[in-house]
Amino acid sequence: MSPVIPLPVTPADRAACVATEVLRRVGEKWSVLVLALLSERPHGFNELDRAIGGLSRRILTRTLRTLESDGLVSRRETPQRVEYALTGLGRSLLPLIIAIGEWAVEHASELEEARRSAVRGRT
Amino acid sequence: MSPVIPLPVTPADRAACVATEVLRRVGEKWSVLVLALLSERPHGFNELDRAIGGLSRRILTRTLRTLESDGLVSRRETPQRVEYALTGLGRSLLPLIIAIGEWAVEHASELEEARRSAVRGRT
DNA sequence: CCGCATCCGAATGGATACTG
DNA sequence: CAGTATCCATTCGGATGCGG
Repeated sequence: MSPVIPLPVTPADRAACVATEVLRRVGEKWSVLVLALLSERPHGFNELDRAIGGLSRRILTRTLRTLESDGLVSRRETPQRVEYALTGLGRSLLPLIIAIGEWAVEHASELEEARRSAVRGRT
Repeated sequence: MSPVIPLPVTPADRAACVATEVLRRVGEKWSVLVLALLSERPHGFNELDRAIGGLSRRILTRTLRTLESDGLVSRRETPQRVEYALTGLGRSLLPLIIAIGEWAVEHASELEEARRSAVRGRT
């Protein structure tokens, strides 16, 4: 729900700003991991909790609520559990995120080198 | 520089976590816009400042420093100005970000509708 | 099993003023 | 021109404990 960027400079820049909105949301710490898990199959709440491990239930709740309100994840309440699943929208976004993950893996060495020279300090 | 996520669950999930690292960085509020501007042509500092407008120079500086230390942007100091430009790495990432922007534009109505039903409150 | 309430520390985003 | 320094507000990530 960030106010986001106020500047439609050129068409390309406008697209960039829109991208930022999405990036900032799925960039929340656990969003992508949850999306990845749900892309395999629907999960219950505690099931996700266990699969991830190392985050408090509060955070998981918030993450799921956010994803749900963005329409990327659906929440279905059944008598014995609550089932979370990817929506069609979420499923359509995932490949783009995976692509970024693959890009990162592919360029891992360059990224790391850049970071190292940065740490050495710019002269 | 976030500590990021500690869990390589499955290969796909690992890719997801790596993606998160990238998303969190380019998800910083002005990163994508700066990248978009630099993709057109190199810019000087104040040139970027004017092109964007509405952000303090401090923020612009931080944004550029971060992008530089990630190897996405280069910084070249000349007698009369400092020139920022996209690196090859940055240029290779940009299309993936643009793709996300296009996805967002394409699904804008669905996104908005999801948000509206979320605001109405879940029953 | 699936949350919500409270409280906290850290990171982000930003305004303003000053500097080589 | 290209920043730095200081200071402040907000948001994010999280620990812990209670509740239907």
